[in-house]
Amino acid sequence: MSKDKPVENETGAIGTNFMHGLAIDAVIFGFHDHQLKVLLMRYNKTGVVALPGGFIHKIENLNDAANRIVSERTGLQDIYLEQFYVFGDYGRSDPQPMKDILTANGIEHDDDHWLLQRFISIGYYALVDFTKVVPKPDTIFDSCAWYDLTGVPQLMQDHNSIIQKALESLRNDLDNKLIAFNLMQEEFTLGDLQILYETILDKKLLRPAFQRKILGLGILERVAKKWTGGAHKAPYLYRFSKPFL
Amino acid sequence: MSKDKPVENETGAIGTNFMHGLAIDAVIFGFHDHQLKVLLMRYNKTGVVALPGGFIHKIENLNDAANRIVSERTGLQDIYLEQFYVFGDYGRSDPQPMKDILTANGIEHDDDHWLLQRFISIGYYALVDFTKVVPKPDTIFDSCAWYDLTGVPQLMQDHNSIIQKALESLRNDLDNKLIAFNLMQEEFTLGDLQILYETILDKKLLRPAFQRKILGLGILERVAKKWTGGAHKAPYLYRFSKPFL
DNA sequence: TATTATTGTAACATTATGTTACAATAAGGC
DNA sequence: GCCTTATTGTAACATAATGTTACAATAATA
Repeated sequence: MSKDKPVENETGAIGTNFMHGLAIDAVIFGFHDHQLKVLLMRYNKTGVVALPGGFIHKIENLNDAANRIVSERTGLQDIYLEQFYVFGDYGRSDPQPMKDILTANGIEHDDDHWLLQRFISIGYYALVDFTKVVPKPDTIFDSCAWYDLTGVPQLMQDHNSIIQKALESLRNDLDNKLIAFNLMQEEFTLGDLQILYETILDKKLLRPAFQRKILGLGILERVAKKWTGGAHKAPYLYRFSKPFL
Repeated sequence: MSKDKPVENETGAIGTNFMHGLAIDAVIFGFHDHQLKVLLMRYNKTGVVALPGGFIHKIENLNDAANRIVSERTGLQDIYLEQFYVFGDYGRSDPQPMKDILTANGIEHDDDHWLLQRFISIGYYALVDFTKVVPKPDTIFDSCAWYDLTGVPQLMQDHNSIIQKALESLRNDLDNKLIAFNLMQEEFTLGDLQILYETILDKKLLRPAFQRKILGLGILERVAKKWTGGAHKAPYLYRFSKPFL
């Protein structure tokens, strides 16, 4: 089919064997301590904060690239990913932050280096189990950490609006696609799940209706033991039933 | 911002001032005679049929490009467009049909011409008033015509699955986004509208429930005159009320 | 003028969702 | 140990949305 051979994983340097003008930006959602979190990259020298992202190898499927990119930042496999929008306005990229970073990394570049040209960004959102993630910086950004969704700082380029759009998509998908559990640990109480829903949708839900609806889906199974620790009746623990996963 | 000047509309030839590796494919839906239709391009010499598509100027917004592309094929302005998915598998493009077309158009090319390389395609669907469209071929395909959705032939590359995905998106959006009227003429009966819904969703709906729901949305207004022509009670004509449009 | 097909809408049935209420109970304080 | 507290599981009822049946109204045709 092609004369090219598969490219090795280019973790040590900014490779050149990528499609130009195209990038993937990932909004990686986690949930912890009653808060939605996003994983963000920071270039400490200039303080630039950005979404984790990456490029597409010339012989790599788009979804595979998204998987690889999120995998590299989280250390996880089999990640729930949803492609939600393409950000393609001319002028959305300010080349200056990238220029600074290239300079700081000692990478030779003139003004028409492909990394400084216009990019069209394909937005993916990922839902991960916060407790399982081991954030890893990349070659460009020297830190990688969780931020409360409500406390996201000013980001590079249009990344703030990418997060906004990802959140909207997540809200829409929540009822249709039954994906919230990707943000939970294996076992949880209905109360936990309700708090997650309330946090994502940013509104209070009535407990009886929520429980009836969720249990009515028939995708949860009770675990033998109950949760204990609170000064009140112990709630059941649930997990998602095997045939559903 | 940039030294480049805006590019003239390149209708006479396949220009070079486009982003490489990126394309837009448009699924243009119409509705006529109780059938959903899609506008398709055909290269008569080899019989290749494909979705209308195009490229993105280096200084053009993505949505503007989609608008331009659909505008050029339909002759319409202010088109309802929805970006629905990006098709980015490696190996989705078979370069041969394009090679034949370039040759037939007398365009010099070797095997690594950018038009023969891998493309990532951004899928848009458009909803248009069938009766208003004047299909126009482009420089590559010498015919442009409506096809019944149920009678779409084998298309170039993965265009059949692009149509499939567009249809799924349209079905999902139908209830949420209230967009069906983009496929109707200005005035129509509730019966017409119901047939459209039934055709899109591919299932029968019960008339009283459908009418109650649609009228309950409060976005229709009755037109003074009624429709006549059938040997039965004349139905009211409706149009979408101004404040809604 | 009767027939036919289809419309507009009422009425009722069923299901889904919103809301109130209350007994059950794990942990902590006394 | 026993009472208090907070929260759970679930029943019961209220309201809203949707599914279904029924029927009078009427434009064209014979």
